[in-house]
Amino acid sequence: MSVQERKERERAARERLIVATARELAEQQGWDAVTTRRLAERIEYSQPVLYSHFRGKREIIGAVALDGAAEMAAALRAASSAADRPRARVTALARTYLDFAARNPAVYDAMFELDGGLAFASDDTPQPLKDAFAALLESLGEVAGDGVHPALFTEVFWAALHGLATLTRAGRLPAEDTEPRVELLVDRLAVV
Amino acid sequence: MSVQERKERERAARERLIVATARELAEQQGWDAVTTRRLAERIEYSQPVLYSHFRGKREIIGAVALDGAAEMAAALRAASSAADRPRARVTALARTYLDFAARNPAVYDAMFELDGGLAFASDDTPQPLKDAFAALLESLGEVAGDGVHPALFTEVFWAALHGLATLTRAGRLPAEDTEPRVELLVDRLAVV
DNA sequence: TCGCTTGTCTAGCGGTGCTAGGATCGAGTC
DNA sequence: GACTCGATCCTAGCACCGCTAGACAAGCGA
Repeated sequence: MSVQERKERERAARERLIVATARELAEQQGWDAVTTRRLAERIEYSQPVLYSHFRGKREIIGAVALDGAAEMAAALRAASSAADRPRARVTALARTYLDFAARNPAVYDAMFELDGGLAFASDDTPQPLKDAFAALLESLGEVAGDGVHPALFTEVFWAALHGLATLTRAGRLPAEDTEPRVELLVDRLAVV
Repeated sequence: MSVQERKERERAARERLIVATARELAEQQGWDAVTTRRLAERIEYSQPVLYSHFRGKREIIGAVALDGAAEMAAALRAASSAADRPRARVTALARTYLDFAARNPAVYDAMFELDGGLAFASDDTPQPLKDAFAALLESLGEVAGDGVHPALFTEVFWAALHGLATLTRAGRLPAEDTEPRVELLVDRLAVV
């Protein structure tokens, strides 16, 4: 059985290599540059190998998105646990969110802009995505205010952050005023 | 000179036909279905004709975006001028914005999700885009609150609407709670 | 050592955006 | 009214895309 185990280990390692390489390539040159040919060349295998791991390019994007979601959830939790008062927690959360989006644009796109074939807001939503939303909910729920459902508040706050992140990166909003925008958002939305 | 004028008229008409057809096709089957071949077939010309009007597919998307921006600006102004008090104006504005995005998803994508090669937030931003932002600013500036720059407030409010619009349509947010989300957003952000 | 499964690669399909170069048509001139 | 010539349009094709069928080789168990 040891032979089979070794093969499975190697296969899993190659799958991680594919996802990591796709992410790297996307961050370097954008998702348009992530073609199956280029990706195959970078991992030093032929194209069809990709299809023995993933159903298609969509699934590869989805895998990068899941990686990113786990990372983002960890970053959000780290940021909010470093602050002790609710107001500071929410501000740190917002800054961290926008920072993550700005520093990992391709991953952010995989999560929220591109079609990675993932289910959202439903029962079979993958765990990392649920967990990322949960990380938001933990810090935002406590500042929702009386009579406002924490999940609803989180959705609205999240949408605002998402809007800022995407519009800024696409050049629809000038990048320099990010900080006052965050402060305005926290001041008005959060009940502290 | 009359012959030349007629030709120019016909040329302009064909250009409008291209844009309208691209928009129609995109709304019917999504932007992925808008290929230069299909578009050419629909307007009953060959592919290269498209390239005598536009530099490429990007510019066609950009043209649809400009059309959409003008339409959206008109819709926003109509909605806010129908309400007399600031609070009602902002609510109507927000509902109209989200409604436009939901009813014209392909046009909304052309404006804010896809690359139409347009300049944003700069001096050479096309007039329709500036005007759409101006329409937002007219209603939102008056509820920015003391000491908050109207443009900054408009940007934040707009980003929130954009986030709600895109996340909802992409299935990232359940669609049924749109109305309470809008109310929460207006309640908290607008100073009335 | 042999047969066979498993894994990988080469080659190719139908599609994409875009363009070079030849055919055609019609306006202006004699 | 015939002719020239430039504008206009189309056919054909390029390089690339995601994806897959089928040939081939490597390594396992008997």
